[in-house]
Formats: sequence, C-alpha cells, structure tokens
Amino acid sequence: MSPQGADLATQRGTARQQRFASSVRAGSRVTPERARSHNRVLVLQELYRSEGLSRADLARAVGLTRVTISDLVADLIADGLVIELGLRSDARPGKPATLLDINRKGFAVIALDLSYDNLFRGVVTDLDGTVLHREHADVTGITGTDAIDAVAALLDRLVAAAKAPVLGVGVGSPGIVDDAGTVLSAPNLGWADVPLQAALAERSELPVLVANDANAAALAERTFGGAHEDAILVRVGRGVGAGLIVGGRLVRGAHSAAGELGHVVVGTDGGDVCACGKSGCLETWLAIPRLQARLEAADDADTRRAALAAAGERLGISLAPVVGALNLGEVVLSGPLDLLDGSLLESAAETIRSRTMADSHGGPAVRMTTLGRDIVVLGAAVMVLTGQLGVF
Amino acid sequence: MSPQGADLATQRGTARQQRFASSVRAGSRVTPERARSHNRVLVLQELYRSEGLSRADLARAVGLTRVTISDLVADLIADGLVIELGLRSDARPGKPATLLDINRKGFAVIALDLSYDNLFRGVVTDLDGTVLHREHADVTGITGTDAIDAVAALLDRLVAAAKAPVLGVGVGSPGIVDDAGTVLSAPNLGWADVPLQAALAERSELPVLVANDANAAALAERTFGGAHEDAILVRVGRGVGAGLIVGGRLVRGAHSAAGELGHVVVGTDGGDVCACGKSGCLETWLAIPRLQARLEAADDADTRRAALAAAGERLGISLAPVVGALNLGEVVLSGPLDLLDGSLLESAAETIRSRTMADSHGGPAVRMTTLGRDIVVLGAAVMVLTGQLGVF
DNA sequence: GTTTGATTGTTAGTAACCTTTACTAACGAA
DNA sequence: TTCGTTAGTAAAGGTTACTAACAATCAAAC
Repeated sequence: MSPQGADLATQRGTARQQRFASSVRAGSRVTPERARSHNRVLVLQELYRSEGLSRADLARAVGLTRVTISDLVADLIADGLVIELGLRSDARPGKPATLLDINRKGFAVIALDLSYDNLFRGVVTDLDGTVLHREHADVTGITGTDAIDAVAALLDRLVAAAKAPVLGVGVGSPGIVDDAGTVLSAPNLGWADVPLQAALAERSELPVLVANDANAAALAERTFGGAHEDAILVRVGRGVGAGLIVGGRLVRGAHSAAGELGHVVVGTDGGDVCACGKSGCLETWLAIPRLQARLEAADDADTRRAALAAAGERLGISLAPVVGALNLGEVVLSGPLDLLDGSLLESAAETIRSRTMADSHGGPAVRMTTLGRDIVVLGAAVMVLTGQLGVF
Repeated sequence: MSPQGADLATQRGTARQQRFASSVRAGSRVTPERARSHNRVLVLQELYRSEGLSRADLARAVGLTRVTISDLVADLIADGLVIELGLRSDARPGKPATLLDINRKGFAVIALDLSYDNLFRGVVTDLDGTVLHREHADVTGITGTDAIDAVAALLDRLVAAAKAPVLGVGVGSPGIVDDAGTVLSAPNLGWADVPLQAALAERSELPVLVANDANAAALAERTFGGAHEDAILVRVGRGVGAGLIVGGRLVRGAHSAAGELGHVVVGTDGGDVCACGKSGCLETWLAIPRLQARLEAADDADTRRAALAAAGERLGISLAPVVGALNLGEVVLSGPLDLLDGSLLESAAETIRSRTMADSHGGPAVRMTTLGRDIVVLGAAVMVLTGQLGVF
C-alpha cells in the first residue's frame, strides 16, 4: 500500500510527526535550520498544488537554485514525503526531467466531524483529501465524558482502518474551541472547557488538531472549494455558525469565538424568542428546525417560497454589515440543499447587494458549497495538512 | 540635531531607504541574507518597544546568542539606526551593560492627513510618533490634479522642515486606496484611479505609503492607542468609515475597500435617502452634518440626547453582526467628542451588547480614541515605521 | 582585602545553509 | 556529427548563527 518511505515513517513513528510539526511552527528568530525548514515547506507546497514537477521546475517556481532544490528534494525523498514518478515524456530538447510528486498515497489523514445531530462521523483520507474509509458512531443521548470516550473510540477504529502511516488527526467540533483545541463550550454535547485536543493526542499518540466545525468548513471551502481570499462560509443546521477567511487566513477572534453569528439579532422589528433569551436572533429565522416548522405550516408553494425568501433576507441583513466592513469577495452557504439552494439563497444574495455599497465589482459572489456533507471532515483534514506539512 | 549615523544616512540618501525597505518586504524563499534581515528587524522591534536594553537583554528577548546580537547591533549602529546610551547604572553583579536604543531622534517621518474638509494636514514626527512640526494647506474647491499638486507642495514644505533624514512618507487619504497606494475613488477630491503613492514617490524621491484614512487611524489606535488585536475603529465625520484590525493585522478586503461601512443599510424600517441612492445607510444616521441638523432641529436637551442615542443605536445595529462574526474585542470611535462621547457612545455600546451573544467576557469594550485629531497622521507614521523598519 | 560567583561583551573556530561555477548526461535540430 | 538546450550533480566559496573560551567588571561572601 505504501512505498518505502512510508514504512520508514512507520518505524520512527511519533518522533517523525513531531519533526514535521516543528518544521512549520511559526516563531521569531530565523536560524539557518529554520530557514531550511521553511524552504522545505515551500517545495512541498509547490509539489502539492501541481503534481509532476521536476527539480528544475521547482527551482524556477520557488526561486532557489537547482542545486539547493536537489538537496531539499533529496531530504524529502529520504523522509518518504516525496517520490519520483519517472521521466517526463514530452519531446523537448535537453535532458528529460525526472518528475516528482508528494507521496500522496503514502500517508493517511484522519478527520472527524462531531457537528451532526446525535452522530459522530470520521474518515480516513490520503493527502489529497480523497476519502478512503468512513466510520460513524451513534451518540444519541451521550454527553460529557461519555462523548469524549465516544470520540476516542471512533478515532481508534479509524486508526485501525488506516492503511498508511497517519500524519495527524483533525477534528471539527461544535461549540467554541480555543487555539489549544479546548472546547470551551458546546452545549449540545454537554462540554465546557474540555481539552479535547490534548486528550485525544495523549490517547492516540498522534498529532491532533481540534477546531470549530464552521471554521473547519471555511478552511475546506478555501482549499478545496476554491473560495475567495476574503470569504465567509455560513453553515445552517440545527444552529447557525460561520467561518471567516480574511486575507486567506482563518479568523479566530478575540475569544476564539469568531463566526458565532447564530445569536446576533437581525433587523429592528422584533422576531421570535430564541433559546438564548433574546428575540430575533438569526437562528430564530434560519435554523433548520424553525424553517421546517414554518414550511410545514405553509399551505401552498408560494407561501413556502415566501418563507424561504424571508429567511434568506434575514441572512442577507445580518451579513451585509460584515460583507461591507470586510469587503468580502464571496459568501458561501453550507447546509440542506433543498432548503437553502433556491429562494433562500437568491433572496440572501439580493439583500446583501441592495444593502451594501455595490462597488464597481457588483458585490460578493453568493453561492452554495460544492463540498456537500464532507465539508467539515475535509476542513479537518486541511488543518492536519497545514499543521503538519505547512501545505496551503 | 542628528548624530553621526543620521548624517551618514543623509549622504547615501535614497539607496539606504531602499535597503531598509527590502529588509522587510515579505517573500517566499529564505536565503541566509533574508534570514539576517528578519533578525535585524526583530532586534529593532525589541529596541523600539522598550528602550534601554543591552545586547545581552536583546539576546534573551529575541532568542539569538549574544554573539549574533552583537554582530547585528554593530550593523545597526553602522547604519545609524541604533545608538549606545552609555553604561547601565543600577548596582548588579557582573560587568555593567551598555544600553542601546533606536536612534529615535535621528530620523524623521512625514505623515499627511487628506481627510479633513477642505484642508490637508501634515506633520513631521520622530520615530516615536512625537510631532515635531506641523503644516497645513487650505484646499477649498481644489480637486483633481490640482489637489495632487497641493499634496506634493505640502510634502515639499514638510521635507524642508524636517531636521533629520526622512525615513519615509505616510499618507492617509479619503476614499478607496489599493495596495499600491492608488486612490481608486475619492469623490470629494475628484480622484479616480490616482496613483498618488507612485506620483509622490517619484517627485519626492522618498519611500511613500498611501492608505485609506480610517485604515490608517486603525493602525494608529492599534500601535499608540493600545487597541485590541481584534478591533474596529469607526471614524465619524462628513462620512462614516472604519478600519479593522483582525489578528493584529489590518484588513484590506477583496477590492481594497475594507471598512466602507458608511453605505451599509441599517435596520429594517427604512430611513432617510442617502446621496448614494439607497435609504437608511449608516451615514444618513450618523454623519456629522446630518447629526448636527437633527440636533439644531431639536428643542430641548432631552430631544437632543434622544437624537444622539438613536444615532448610537444605529451604529450598534450595524456593528453587532461585525462584532459577532469577527468576535471583536474592542470598538473604538473617532470623531467630534462633543457629539460622539456621551449618549451616542453609550447607546452604541448597549446596542452591541444586547444584540450579540454576550459571551462570558461581557462583549467588546466600546470607547473613544485617545489620540484625538492626530489619529490619521499617527497612523500614516505607523505605516512608514512598519514599511521601512518592520517595527510593530 | 581577597576570593568567589555572576554578568557582559568579544574573539576564534565550527556547522549549516545557499550560491556560483563548472561539469556530465541526455535530447532535438541542423 | 555538431550545436544548442535542459536536467541534475559536484566542488568551492561566502554568509550566517552557533559553541567554547576569555577578559573585563562588579557585588557579595569570606
């Protein structure tokens, strides 16, 4: 399944993972060693986004000399991260190039999505984000430490299913998650100040990264969905959450609570009472249960469409100041297609346009995600790729 | 006025400025030379924020060895950027330390504020942002290329007034300004696609940086006003603009238009017609001329206070989604104290709190700036310090 | 008064890194 | 076959930061 490099990696195990991590960790002073790590990452990045490059291609792309690139590539090949594909076939003058690629199948990434109702989902992917294996666990009624155990058990099954050395574990969790991967608050799971990242890292002896589900989804959309450098991803489900990408980077917020849009009050005309105590929160307009209730109460198609459009309008009203203040280039929605993709989306787009300064570019693109239900696990995988390899 | 290093810098002139600039410019590959530039900047940063450090102190703070720090400091002293202050006086065992500092009075920064009504303001500061000299130019009725000439003339006067080598020129301009310092649109000055930065750089042969006035103000608030790492600065004047700091960095936006909040529609209950054609824009509620008109129409103090509170509420309504989405830690207002600081500010703060999820931290701090009318020129100076020295 | 220990800053030598220069290998075109 | 081009490698050189060692200097303990 995995070539020599991967086996090598398996032998050395955790130490190797740490080394990858340290090669990326940001810091202040630059020693020659750090400089080389940085250049290593640049080579990996180039290889990641366009496979089939030669050493000479890399030298041109990265800006280092062929000599240095050869040296770096030799390191990466020795580590099992890069493989030679063979000679380039096209007819050009000169010595034929040896094509390289990241060892895409030589490592596995494990990604978990804890944001579904009563269900934990997990996948094993390769370095491309291709899903190789799926597992899930029913967690109806399970909260607190039992839920932590359920995550750990699911992780164990995924590790057992992985057929290549595991590069790391990414987790998208509901609630507010801080930089250290501690879930500060996730009411549905009964979690408060749960150090999920540390707990899973200790039990699995793998690098683990935990983040909020909507934030993870935003990363996925940025990496695999082609989202703009300045974009917001809004996830509509039992609640409403968002992830923001500003200048190509995920926004964390003053208290790690960036994207918590669900309980922002929309409009100046009241609204339903929310679970949080306020009236007119975005969730009261947009959350799927409320939306479905309103649709069931509707008699005909027009009324239903009006209900969806009203929800979309509320979304647009709350997003307009964000789009204006950040000058966002794109708004992406994630959630049930049958409800979101249609009147709701169109109404939201129109509302945003009519309430912001339609600069010469005609306002932001507003669209559904193309990543479907895997968006959170894909984002969790991106977290691992970024954290362990520095890719993206 | 300026010590030997400064004279030296004067002689070599522009070439030196370029060198400073190149030492900061971001890039991809890391060569040893780039690494050293980076470390140079780290030393400067440490010295900038706490004067009176020894080489050994720097070594501890930056993480490099004393040997390397000594070498870097020797370079910086040779360049005139750092000076020795003398021996440390306090009684400690060991050889007394030689204290160092950035040559704070040895260089000047020129900063311009083009955002006033019919007035261009400019200052000369030292590296601390202390204003040493002021100039202004009445530009009533002056627009287009005449306005560009007026800026250049004001800049010439400031250069002539500077008593130390000029490190660079920062300009805070109204309108939308792109990364290259081109004013894409500034209706009041009759500017569209005016390459102000390039024009001034060519005429003055100095490094020039142009940015939007509210964005510059946000930088000033972050650097000199102690603003939070995630904050928004709202500037209320003839129009309404904002600058956002996210993760400690200024947000530019998809089309360089971040912070353009003035023409975002507020609320769902209509409002006055705006110059832009829409109704209920934030400017129609908050801009100073409109606000003053409403106050003059009011009969008694209570009505006036209510008008101010209403304006503050509208500001809060439009900021709430931004505060929630970005999880901002602070909201800072800049503008006429007599109008903003009071009912308006309190109402805005209360509205933001009541419309966002009052996380465990009680919502963002909401306050006036302490930097007064110099906020934009100070921000322009910060741009120069950041761009030329990498400080902050 | 002397010794001891601590701190600062410098000198000398070393290891790591990237570059320049020069080379071989391999290929198409004339 | 020769020429020009491209890919990759090898050797030498310069820059960078590190370790080790040292002199200068001072407080505090003896």
